[in-house]
Amino acid sequence: MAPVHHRKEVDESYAKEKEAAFAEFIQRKGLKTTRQRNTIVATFFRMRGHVSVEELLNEVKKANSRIGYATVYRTLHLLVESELVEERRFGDGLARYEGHSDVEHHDHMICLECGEIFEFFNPRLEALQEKLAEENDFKIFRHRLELYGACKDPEACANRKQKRQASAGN
Amino acid sequence: MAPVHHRKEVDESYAKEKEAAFAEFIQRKGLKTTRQRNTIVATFFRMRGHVSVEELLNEVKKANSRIGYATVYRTLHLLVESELVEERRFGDGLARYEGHSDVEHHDHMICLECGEIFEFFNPRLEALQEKLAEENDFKIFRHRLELYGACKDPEACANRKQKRQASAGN
DNA sequence: TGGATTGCGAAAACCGTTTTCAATATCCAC
DNA sequence: GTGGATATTGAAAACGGTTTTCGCAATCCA
Repeated sequence: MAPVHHRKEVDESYAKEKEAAFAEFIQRKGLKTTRQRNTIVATFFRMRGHVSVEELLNEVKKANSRIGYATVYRTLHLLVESELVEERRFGDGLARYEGHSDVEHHDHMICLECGEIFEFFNPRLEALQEKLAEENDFKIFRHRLELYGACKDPEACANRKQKRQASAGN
Repeated sequence: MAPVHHRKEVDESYAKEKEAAFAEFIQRKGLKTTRQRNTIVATFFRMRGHVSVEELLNEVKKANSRIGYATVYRTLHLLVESELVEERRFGDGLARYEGHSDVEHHDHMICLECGEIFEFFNPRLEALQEKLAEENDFKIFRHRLELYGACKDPEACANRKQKRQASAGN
């Protein structure tokens, strides 16, 4: 019932595991292993939260400044295809990418003040959706639930907001 | 508990009422009453469902072929600002506009086969969301719930799909 | 009815994303 | 290893939906 926040610490073993899984996917698809893809994937799995393309590119450029948008976009598509990553859109017009959490499925609460995105999961909510679909002769393949609002801890919220604004002027 | 479909018939009185409300809004804002805006608004409130800009423009052009995208976009923004219309995005990358239904708030089931968008509302669902937010010290301003899947009535679905494809080659 | 002001339409700009294309890197067969 | 077929890269152009610009037209208040 408690919210499932994204990982507090991104440990090496997690990133390594994901990198290996991606390498396996690349091989399975008969694609080539490249320096750029490795850099992008390694960078992605060492970031946390819901990463935008720009945020990722900024990080990636620290390792290899010659990598551009095109390759980042292409690699993200591969990550999504490999099912190691999910694409999300929260209505601000840009795609965000999320490495799978420990939980299979979850929904989101988005604070409009500090921009923080919280994850949560509740089985009753899922069951109720299924029930409603059933009643209307509808079969659910996937769903999306987003709660937009404000976190109630003003201190933490203000801190995050400040941090966000600082890193925006990058 | 039954789904709230959009109006089956768009009656004159409904459209007239909305047009009057828009006229009042325009006046209140000190804006000018124009032929084009009237045409667009009148057309919009005589269409049903979740209307895309292109669909609306197509209809509008039947009344006045000189009206272009810019004015339709601008008028839709005014409609949203007037709170007579809500903007929705269902992840196919284009905005859809919805005149308020009889129900204040509702969620959506979207059939990925025929494209039909059903509306529904369930108080238990709303209450559960509030409860979950509460538990996580979060205050909900608004939410979005979309169930993507398939309608279970294959005939109706096929009909709608065909109809949609026919009107696409417009 | 004049004239300040707002709105219009066409075209250009925008913005996030995708594609193109020539140059480069990968990797399998030898 | 090396060659060579093939995949990948990066820069720039294209894209698609939306917004803005700009010169002209319409509105509406005094």
